[in-house]
Amino acid sequence: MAVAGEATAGGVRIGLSAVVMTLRPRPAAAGHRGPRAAAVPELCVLTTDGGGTPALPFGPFDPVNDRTFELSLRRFVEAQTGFRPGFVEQLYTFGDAGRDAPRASPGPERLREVSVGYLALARDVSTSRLLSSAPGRAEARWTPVLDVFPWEDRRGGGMTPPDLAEGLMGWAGSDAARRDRAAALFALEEGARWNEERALERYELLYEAGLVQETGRDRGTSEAAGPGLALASDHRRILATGLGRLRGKVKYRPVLFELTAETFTLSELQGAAEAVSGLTLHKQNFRRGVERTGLVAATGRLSSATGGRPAELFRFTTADLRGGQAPGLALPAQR
Amino acid sequence: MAVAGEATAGGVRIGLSAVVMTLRPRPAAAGHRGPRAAAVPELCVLTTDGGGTPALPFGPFDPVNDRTFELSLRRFVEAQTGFRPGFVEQLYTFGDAGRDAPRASPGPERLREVSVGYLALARDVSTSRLLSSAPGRAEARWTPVLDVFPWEDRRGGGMTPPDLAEGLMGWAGSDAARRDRAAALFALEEGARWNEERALERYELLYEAGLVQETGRDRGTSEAAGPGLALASDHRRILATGLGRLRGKVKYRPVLFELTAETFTLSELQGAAEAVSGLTLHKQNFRRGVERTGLVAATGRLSSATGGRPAELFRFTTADLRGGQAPGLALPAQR
DNA sequence: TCAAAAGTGTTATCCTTACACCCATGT
DNA sequence: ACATGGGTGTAAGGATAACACTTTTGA
Repeated sequence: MAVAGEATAGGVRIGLSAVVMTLRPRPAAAGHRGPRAAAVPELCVLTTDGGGTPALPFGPFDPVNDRTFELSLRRFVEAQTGFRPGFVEQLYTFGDAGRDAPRASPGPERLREVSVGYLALARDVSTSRLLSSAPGRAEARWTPVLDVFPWEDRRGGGMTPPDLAEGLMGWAGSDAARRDRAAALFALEEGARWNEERALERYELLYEAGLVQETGRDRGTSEAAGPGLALASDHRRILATGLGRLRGKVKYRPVLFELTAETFTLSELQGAAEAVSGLTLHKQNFRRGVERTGLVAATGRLSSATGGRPAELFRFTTADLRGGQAPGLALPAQR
Repeated sequence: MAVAGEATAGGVRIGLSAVVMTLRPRPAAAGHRGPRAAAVPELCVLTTDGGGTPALPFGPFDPVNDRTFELSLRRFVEAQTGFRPGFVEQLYTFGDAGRDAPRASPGPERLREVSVGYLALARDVSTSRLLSSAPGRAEARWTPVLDVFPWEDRRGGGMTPPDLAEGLMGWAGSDAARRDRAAALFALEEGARWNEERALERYELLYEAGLVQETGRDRGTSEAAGPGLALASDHRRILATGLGRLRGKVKYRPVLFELTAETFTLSELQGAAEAVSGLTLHKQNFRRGVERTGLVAATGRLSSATGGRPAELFRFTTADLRGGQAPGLALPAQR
C-alpha cells in the first residue's frame, strides 16, 4: 500500500492546497487603544510554517481513502492544523511546469506537481486552538492576508504607495502597453477606479515586473526584497486567486455570512465587508443594500459593546425568496 | 518512454476534457426557408464519436512534453479533431470517485480518473475541415448544445416542457425543499425569472431526479430515456459547466467577440448573444447596452445580405478605456 | 454636556425596462 | 406598394451615489 495518498507517476504528483480564511479581531495597535477596535476585523489565512517561509496547508490527494477532493482536503487540513473548515469551494488547478522552478527534483525526470487549489471559509476561531508544534507536524497560524498583499488595502484613503508606483513605471519604461496595464490594475491615474477583485492580476503583474520576492527566488537570481510577506512555492499566487474569488463572490452570493458570527450589528457586517474588500464603504448605502437583499433580519436584541449608542443585532436569514439565487451584498465605496 | 502522456499511478490518471464551442449558421429547417435564417446562429460543441455515444475531446495530460495544461489541451484537440482553438480557459477539475462508475477498471484497484475541464471558444469554422474518420482517430463533429440541453432554450416563449415539469414535481412529491429547488431553477412558477447561468444546477437536479439518461446508466439500472442527447461518462456535466460559465462570462467580459466574425451587424451580434444565452433579447435595449460599453465601432460599411434595409457593419474595438476591466454585454430579456 | 457611534431623510443621476414609431432596401 | 428587417425617441421606475442630520448611549 506504500505511502497512502502520495499519487505519483510519470513525474506527476497530485496535491491539494487550501486557502482557509477567517475574520479575526484586529489586535489593538500598540499605544493606540481605539474604542472601536473590536468592530474592525482582519481577514486572515491559515498558514503552516514548514521551515522559515510560511506556506498554505498543502497535502497529497488520497485516491484510496477519499472519495472526493473535498473530503481529502478537509481531512488533511484538520490533520495539519487541528482546524475544521466549513464552506469549501474549488479554486483552480495549477499544473504549469516551472511553478516550483528552482527546487531540484530528486529523480532523473523533473518532478511535476499538480495542485488543486481550494478556498475554505470559517467563522472566527480565535477561541479554538490550532495545533502548535505537535511532533512531526507543521505549526499552524493565522496570517493577515493584507500583510501578504499590503497594496490590496485601500482603506483610509490608501493609495498605491509611491515607491511601488515608481517601481511599476520603471518596469514599464516607455512601453505604452505596460504602462496602461499597470495604470489600469493599480488605478494609478487620477480618478481611475480601483477594482478590488483583480488581486491575482495585480500580483502577477508585480511578479512579472520583478517587484516581489518570488521573482528573484524563481529566477534564481537574487533574494531581492519586495512588498508583502512572500510565501513558499507559488502559494502567494494561489492566495491571490482565493482573495479575488472571495471579493467577487461576496457581491453575488451570501458568503459573507460564512465569516460572521450568528448575530451581528450592521456596523460589524460592514466591517467584515470592508476587511474582505479592502475598501471603506459608504455607511448608509451599505445598509440600504443589505436591507434590499432581505438576507438579514433584526433580532430585537441590542449590543451595547460599541462605545456609543447601542446597535441592533441582526442575523442571517436564509429566506432565498425571489425565483433567482440568493444574492450577495452591494459594496458601495466611500469617496 | 512508454505511452507518452499517460500519467498513471496509485490508481490515478490525469486527463483533460475540452468544451470547444463555436457559433454556426443554423441549418434551414426543412420546408421553411426563413429569410433571416443566416442571422440566427446556433451554439455548437465539438464532439468525438468513440463508438456510439458522443463524447467531448478527451486526452491525457502529457507532463513530459507539455509545459502547461493549456498547451497539452491545444495539442490533443488539434490532433483529435484537426481543429485549433482560440480562447481557452480552465473550468473545473473533476476528481470524484464514481463519476465513471459502471465501467469496470482493469486492475485490482479502481482506476481513478481526474479530469481537468477546459472551455475553448472559436470563430465560425464551417469552412475549415474537421478530421473525419482518419484511421485510428475519433470522428469529430459539431453538436448543437441545445440538442444536448433542450430545456435550456427559452427563445420563442419556450417554457419548460410540461412533461419535464411533471417529472420534476413527481420526483419532489410532497418534499417542499425539492419542490422549491425545482421551481426556482426551472422558473416553474408564474412570474418567476429564469436564470440562464444556472445550467449546471439544472442538469444536476435532473440527474438527481433520475430524469436524464445518465442516471439510469450510472446506477446500472435501466437504460431509461430522457430529454436531450446523453454524452459519454460525465461529459454532459462538464458541458453544462462550460455553458453556464460562458453565459455568465458574456455579461462581464467581451468574450462574445471570440465567437463572432471580424465584422458584424448589431442584429448578428444580438443573434449570437441569443444563441449563447438561450434568451430572446430586447432589440433596442441590447443596442443601447452595446453602445454604452464602447466595445464596438462602426466601420461605415453596410451589409445588404439581410432581406430588409441594409445594416451597418461594426467591429470589436479593444479600447478598454475606463480604469476597470473590459466589460461584457447587457442581456436585456424580451418579454 | 460631550464624544462616539447608531440610525434616518432627501435628492440628483444613471441604468433598466418598456412603450411605439420611422427608415431604407428588394421584390 | 409592401414586406422585411434596420434603426430611433421618449418616459416611468428603480438602483446608486452623495448630501447632512437626528438619536441614544457611556463617560
